[in-house]
This record gives sequence, structure tokens and C-alpha cells, in this order.
Amino acid sequence: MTRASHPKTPLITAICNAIRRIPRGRVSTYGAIAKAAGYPRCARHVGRALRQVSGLPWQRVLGSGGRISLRGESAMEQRFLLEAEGVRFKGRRVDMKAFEYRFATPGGKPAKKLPRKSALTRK
DNA sequence: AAGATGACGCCCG
DNA sequence: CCGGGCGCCATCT
Repeated sequence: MTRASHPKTPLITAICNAIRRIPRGRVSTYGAIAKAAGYPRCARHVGRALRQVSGLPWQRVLGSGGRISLRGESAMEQRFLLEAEGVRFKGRRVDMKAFEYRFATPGGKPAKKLPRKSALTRK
């Protein structure tokens, strides 16, 4: 298990949590999820979380603009799964206007911004 | 310890 | 619309 289970860093946990909040028939983006989780600049880590943690609604996570970021057959599968739950596409991208899920912001207050440098390894 | 990597994002031509 | 380039950040080699 050198690579296994691991990284349960707060970052991954928060991100998974956010992903789980996306309702069926709706989608979100890597960037938006990272932000909603409280880690604005960590879009890349959303992908990492999806890869490590199983049981997440991974098909609801898209790249900016509502485009599928995966390649090959995984991309086809993602599109298939999304359409199966009612999400519709406009060309190669999802009609975000109609299907993007907006994360609830606590008390109308936007997520706090990360100091710009990671708050994890930091101290 | 240093460099490379990645289910990303944004700006530019 | 598409490709190329640069920035982000925790992990991995």
C-alpha cells in the first residue's frame, strides 16, 4: 500500500465533501469545487481527489466552460452518464446556464481566500 | 532536496 | 474555435 489510502488531507476531504453536494442532474467545475471547498487555487487537486476517492459522482465534474476534461473513452462515458441523468450538452459542452450547480455560500459570505500560499503544508 | 507530474484555468495570437 | 504558454500546489520519483 505504498500509494493507497492516504492522503486524507483536509484538502481532499473538503473537496470530496463539496463534490458530494452536487445533486443528480447538475454539474460543477474543478475550479468552482475547489473554491467552494475553500481552496480557490486548487482546481488540480479536485482531479486528484476524484482519482483517489471512490464513490464520488465524478461525472458531474467538468472543466471550465462545461467541457469534459477527460480523454478517450472515459470522456464518452462521462457524457453518457450525464445525459442519462438529464444533463444536456450544447456541442461539446454542457449547457452550464441551465445545469451548473451553485454551491451555497454560508451567510452570503464568499469563501475565505487562501493566503495565496498553501495553508496546509504551511506550518 | 530538486525536478517532474497532474481528471485545471486563463490569457494571447 | 484551436493551440501554445504560463501559473497554481501538493505529491511523487
